[in-house]
Amino acid sequence: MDYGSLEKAFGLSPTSSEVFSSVEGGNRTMMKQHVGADELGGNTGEVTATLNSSVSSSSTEAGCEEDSDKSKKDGQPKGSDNGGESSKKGNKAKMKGEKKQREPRFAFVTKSEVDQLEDGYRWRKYGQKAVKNSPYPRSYYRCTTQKCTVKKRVERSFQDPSTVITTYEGQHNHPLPTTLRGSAAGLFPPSMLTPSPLGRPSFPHELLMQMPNYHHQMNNQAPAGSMFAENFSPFHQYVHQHQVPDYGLLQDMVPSTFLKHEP
DNA sequence: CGATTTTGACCGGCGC
DNA sequence: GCGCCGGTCAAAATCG
Repeated sequence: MDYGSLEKAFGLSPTSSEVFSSVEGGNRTMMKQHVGADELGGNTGEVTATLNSSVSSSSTEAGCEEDSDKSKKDGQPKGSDNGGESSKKGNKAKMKGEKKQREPRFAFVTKSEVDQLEDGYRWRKYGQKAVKNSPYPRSYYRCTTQKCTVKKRVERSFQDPSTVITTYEGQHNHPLPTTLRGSAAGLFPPSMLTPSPLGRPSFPHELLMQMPNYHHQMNNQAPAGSMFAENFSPFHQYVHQHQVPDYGLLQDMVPSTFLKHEP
């Protein structure tokens, strides 16, 4: 896996820098915007995009209790295997001067009953872990397209089981799978069917494409002033370069102004 | 039968 | 240094 290319494609790319230029790396900024799904008739509901840049918090709190199902955990002593182990993984030699890859991540809070959001891309699940402060597990997916290292994790909010938090990491550098063009991709405007040849990442678009509910939004009409309009300026604030803090926190940080739309 | 999911183990970072 | 924890691997199981 060459994450290096990803890093270049993202955090280091001039274009993306532009996109992220408004992201400060000191304090956490996060915004959230709701889409009136009601008018869309979408039962899936609304999509909320959240983002913050660099967070320093560590404890989640929220008064949640642990579930009791973390019985497994990884501390499991493997025991008797057949003899030939030790060859599993273990070689990850790759960091030269840099530390690990810190790609930008995009966290979205989506109201949906299904975890697997149809975003036009094909994903392969490569892991699942129990979340610390949530009874719901977090699933890890990777884009199945070769040479595409985009990953995403999906987890359900333990406070709102109807809410799914999806975090995308990286950006697709290939068009949507033709197999899905007929179905999911058909919902996109033609101009959006071609993400970006490469080197010209348009995050906002890409991100929008990831959200199934956005499709409707885009199909109908983008409310002026919203992040769906021509200018994605607000998007800058949805992007953060470092890491997503606790998701619970994310929701907590949402200014009430953005939430008042809730019934 | 190939592609994908499931699931336990392993790894590396971080806090204590 | 140890244990917790998030993330990933990979073999086995399952699906289409």
